[in-house]
Amino acid sequence: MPWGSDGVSLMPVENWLPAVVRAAATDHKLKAGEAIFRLGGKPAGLYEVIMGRIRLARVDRSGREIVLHIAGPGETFAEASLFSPQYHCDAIASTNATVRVYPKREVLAAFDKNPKAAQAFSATLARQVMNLRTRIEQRNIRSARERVRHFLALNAGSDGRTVQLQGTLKDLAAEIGLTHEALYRTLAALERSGGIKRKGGKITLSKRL
Amino acid sequence: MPWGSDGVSLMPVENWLPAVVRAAATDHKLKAGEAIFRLGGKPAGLYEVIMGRIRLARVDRSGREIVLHIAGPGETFAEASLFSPQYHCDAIASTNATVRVYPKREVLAAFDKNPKAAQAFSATLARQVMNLRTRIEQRNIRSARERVRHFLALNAGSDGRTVQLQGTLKDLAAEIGLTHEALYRTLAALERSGGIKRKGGKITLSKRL
DNA sequence: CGGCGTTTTGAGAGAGCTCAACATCGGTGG
DNA sequence: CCACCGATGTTGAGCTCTCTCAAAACGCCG
Repeated sequence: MPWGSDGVSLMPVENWLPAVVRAAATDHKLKAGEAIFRLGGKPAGLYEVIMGRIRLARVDRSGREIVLHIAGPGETFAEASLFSPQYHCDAIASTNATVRVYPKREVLAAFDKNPKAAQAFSATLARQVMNLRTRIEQRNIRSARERVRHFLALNAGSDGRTVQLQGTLKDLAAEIGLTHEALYRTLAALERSGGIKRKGGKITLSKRL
Repeated sequence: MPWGSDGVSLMPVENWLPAVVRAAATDHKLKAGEAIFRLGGKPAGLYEVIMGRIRLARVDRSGREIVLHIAGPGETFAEASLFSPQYHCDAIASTNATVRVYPKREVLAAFDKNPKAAQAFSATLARQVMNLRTRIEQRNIRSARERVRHFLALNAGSDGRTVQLQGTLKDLAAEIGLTHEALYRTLAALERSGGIKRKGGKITLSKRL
């Protein structure tokens, strides 16, 4: 997931997880379709996606799978399960994947002994909450044009007018919840009307976008 | 958390926030429609809803209000703003309400000195992340019918077949990102086809929903 | 060169939005 | 007690917009 599930930026694990905990981590390779954990299971720790894509899902009463989230490289998941006696959903590899597990006991011990780490973890979660809320805001925008504008405005670089695309347009379409056709058409229309200019993977915004 | 809740019980503030912080709190009474804080304002602290309902929202370009969350009695909000120099959304009383403010400085000081408090706070945030992810996934569903199904499945009570509505249908429509007309029509259609039964603020699901 | 995925454009249909009218309910004041 | 009023709930009709299906040009890599 090129853009990161939080929409804007991910806080790398190295930035806040103490080295002693990172040293206790183990990696696991998974094949597509394989489960990492199941609802009701006993939480093993904090997970980080190294490679591939992991989907978090539940199965409702009628047997239908409800996808809660799809995590990509660099993302952590099962944060909440650190504080829960059971998993609250299934985690399944959507592609061949590698995940890293930071053992629950070490993570919690680090938080107990090291208020700084605990607070950094809180700040990370708080940032996630903010970013997720931003994404919800984006998903409330019906119009493809406005949704793309919203994305571009939020992802403009330091100059506030340039957006460097990180993956394919098709991936971007999935990220912002449009079909790729709708995204292509919208970008083409914006370019025709002079709202943006495209060159390679870079988009430059005009003032009057 | 009237809507979008995963049904997990709330951790009362009294259980994890040190008495010294609670002693520093102040209560504020608000009338329906009154703002507690606005986007861009300087965070005062951590908020707890004592009575009534508080909605966190932003106003988009076209002037439409986008509800990010609705907080009910016992819930805290503005947690993320503890680590931010500005509020990132508006907080507005949906009903006459009372909120309690725990001053930012005291809260952060408590986290530094008391690992248990910091950890409980992390747990609260982790749960929020879960709920927000659930809502984002819901917004990926285009069909009104499927979106309503998703909501009902995730919010069914302990029997798995009954959903107790906590506010007006109009509020629910905003919560799940539909116009109120679309929601009325969808519920009526589901009822006609035998998928659900409605009585007052309660919805009962048939197995084959 | 040949194959595969991305990018692009076209045409049609379906679904939800918008605008509109009306019913219903609860509270308020004469 | 009833008339009024505002907000919620409900249904109708038309329209716009995106999705879907389809086809073709483009770019990359073996």
